[in-house]
Amino acid sequence: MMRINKLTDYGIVVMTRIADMDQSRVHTAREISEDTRIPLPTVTRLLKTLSGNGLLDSQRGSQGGYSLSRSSEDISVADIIETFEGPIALTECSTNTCECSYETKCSVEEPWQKINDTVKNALEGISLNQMTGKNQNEGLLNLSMNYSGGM
Amino acid sequence: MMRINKLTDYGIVVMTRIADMDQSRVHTAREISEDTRIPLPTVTRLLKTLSGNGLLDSQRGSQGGYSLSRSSEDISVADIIETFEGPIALTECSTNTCECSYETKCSVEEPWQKINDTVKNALEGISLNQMTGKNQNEGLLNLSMNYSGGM
DNA sequence: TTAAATAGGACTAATTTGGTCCAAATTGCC
DNA sequence: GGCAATTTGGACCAAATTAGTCCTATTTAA
Repeated sequence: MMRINKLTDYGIVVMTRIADMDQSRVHTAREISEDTRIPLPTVTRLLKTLSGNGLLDSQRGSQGGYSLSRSSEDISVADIIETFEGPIALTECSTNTCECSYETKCSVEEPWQKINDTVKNALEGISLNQMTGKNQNEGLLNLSMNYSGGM
Repeated sequence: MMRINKLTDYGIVVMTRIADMDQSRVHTAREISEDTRIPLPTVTRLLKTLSGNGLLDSQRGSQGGYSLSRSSEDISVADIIETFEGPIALTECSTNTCECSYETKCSVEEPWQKINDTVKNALEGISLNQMTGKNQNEGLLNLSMNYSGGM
């Protein structure tokens, strides 16, 4: 139903959780797993992906763990989604490398680009900080308002 | 990659095609299939779904076929997506019947609602008419502009 | 040296999706 | 009345994707 993947969803949960934690130290996969109740093997994989894509810093070895690579204000929901799902593109036609098999398809390409940009902007506009409890709802309210809905 | 389903994509293509056709008569599944080059069985299924959900009117029997149930200005991309995929909801938490299994998950519920509303508004703002060749790009350009991106 | 971590990747099961097909019901026309 | 052209409804299967687990290697602090 036009969902983001479960793993992406978990990824956002995990990132939000880390953003809510003590920023002065790193956090282990085990700690995050116990905290979120997401099974350890899955959390492990999420963290690896997030760190591999530069959203988390990792420290190996004993006393190692993960921490945000930048301030939670500077990480957007779009960043996390793209980490797990690649570029935000609702249809294949929205990407540059469109090779439509059906002839009428490309007539809708241009509008789709616009639609995608809108969705992407919306997701880029939500920072991780806004997802945390700390900052509940502030600065978020104007989001759906600013979009000038119907035309 | 945060895609809408292929069938939904086809559904939009089919609807766009019908909107581009002669509105004074109905169009058969075969006609639309030949026109879009989407295989007949698939087109058949798409049309059934679209008609079942009230986006198309159908006329059975010989000389029967499908036509738009309302003006192409009054059908949105969101209407079509919801026909195939149900309510627009990027995560389960976005729906009302959220039963999160993981404890921190629901802390992000409120922000997700906002995100979804934004996406939904964007998709509701695009009419079928704007997808057709007739009306290429007019009235669509201001869409991504009006959204006040970063915050 | 050892224990505690992350890194990388392979693997499988479950779920979803795409696509096809068949039988039934409806309707116009000869 | 019967035939042909349609839509309707639902079942079905194959393919693709996703979720989740596990194993082994590497790194690092104590």
